[in-house]
Amino acid sequence: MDATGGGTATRIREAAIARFGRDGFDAGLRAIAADAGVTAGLVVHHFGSKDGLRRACDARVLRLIREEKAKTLTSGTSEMLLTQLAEVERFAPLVLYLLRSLQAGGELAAELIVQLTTDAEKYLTAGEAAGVILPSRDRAARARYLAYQSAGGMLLWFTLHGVGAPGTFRTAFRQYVDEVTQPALELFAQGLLVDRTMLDDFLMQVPDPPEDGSPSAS
Amino acid sequence: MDATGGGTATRIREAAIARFGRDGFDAGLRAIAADAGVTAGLVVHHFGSKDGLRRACDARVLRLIREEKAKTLTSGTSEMLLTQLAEVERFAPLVLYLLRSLQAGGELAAELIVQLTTDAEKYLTAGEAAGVILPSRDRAARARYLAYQSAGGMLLWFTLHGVGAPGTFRTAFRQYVDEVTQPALELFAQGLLVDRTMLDDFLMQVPDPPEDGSPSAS
DNA sequence: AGCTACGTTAAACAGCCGTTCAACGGAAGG
DNA sequence: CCTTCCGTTGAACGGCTGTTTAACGTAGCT
Repeated sequence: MDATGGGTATRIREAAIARFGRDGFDAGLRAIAADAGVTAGLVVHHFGSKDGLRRACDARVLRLIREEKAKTLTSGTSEMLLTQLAEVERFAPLVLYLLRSLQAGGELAAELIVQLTTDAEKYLTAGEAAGVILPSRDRAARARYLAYQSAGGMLLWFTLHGVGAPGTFRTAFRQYVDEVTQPALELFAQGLLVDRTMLDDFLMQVPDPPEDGSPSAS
Repeated sequence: MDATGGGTATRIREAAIARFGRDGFDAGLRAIAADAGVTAGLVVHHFGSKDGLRRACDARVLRLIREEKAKTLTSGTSEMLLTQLAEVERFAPLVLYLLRSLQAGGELAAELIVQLTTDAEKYLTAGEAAGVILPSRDRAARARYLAYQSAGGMLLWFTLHGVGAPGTFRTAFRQYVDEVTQPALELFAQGLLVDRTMLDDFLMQVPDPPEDGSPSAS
């Protein structure tokens, strides 16, 4: 029932994820139904409404993310990242769906950013403990900043480069990584400014550094 | 003819910019027409089609940007930035329209990113010449990276915080700046990593540094 | 005055949308 | 065998979309 090959409802949901990822959430029910080889009426019969279908897709994608993340955590640590990057096209429909979600906003997008922020904060903590990452005055704010910037930059890049057509994803993703890696590493390794005067000036204006683990914003 | 108070077509265009900014480009012609106090037929009579109206809005917004940018360049340099930030709500409809353009893609969005990238590169060049910014191995790539990250991060933040309702803009913008400034300054001033091993490892794998002024990507 | 041109409206049109309904087919259970 | 249920279909409905068309009024020109 839960296997990949399974029932008609599963096939419809999978087709919806792919179609939503390609065309955005304005895609029609009839197009999705045609992709799944069924009729529009059957879709709403199984999922109640288009919004129900959307929520089912969101739940499915969120579940896949959690499963894949758990799989990554239990298995390798560093080299796994490269192999996962290599088989990124296997996750192309999922990533496209996620990008559309970020583009449209909504609960799944918010949850994704929360997860990205949480993960980033973990990595920052581990990196500081290992002595490879400089500590921040507000680790939570830094994690949130990094999550928004990286996800938003990728979203904007894919939006402007008109991603969506099948088969384009792997090439586009590779190009994006190629364009971004060096400037990002440069910025992370040496910063941008030669001294700290701008930062210190700002810190003089904002006199309260956060002290304990309380979050710095909602 | 070009003044703000002017003709009906101008009023329709202005209403369209505001409505597109609030509701996105899926907003109906009748809603725009009602905002302008006219009928839907008149809109298409003046602009040919909805796409014509959209193009007119794009052109108008682009013209406003160029005018405002020229005004900023000819007048003050640094303190002007703060006063301009203070009266940001005067440009709220324009910025909302721009965010919707970035969200949807298209020519205006691409042009905007090009302008941001070009400006960033100028600032980087000036900063390097003044000795306050560390030079990059690929200044164009760095400028493009910064443009995508900053614009994309802001776009994503506003998308997830459901901006669009009138009057919300100033508060939301202020909150975004407050959240982003410190982590960004920290990152720009000190970077993220304690040493350059990751950067050097990457530079070893990619043996060709760009040499002259030729762009590093299309 | 008559004519023309233009801004403007209201109504109608075709098309797509999500959703509803009645009916059909086949399999399962009594 | 008959019945009951469930997956599935095709057609229909109301509503919204962008666009077209005919008509109306008015201003300006001859």
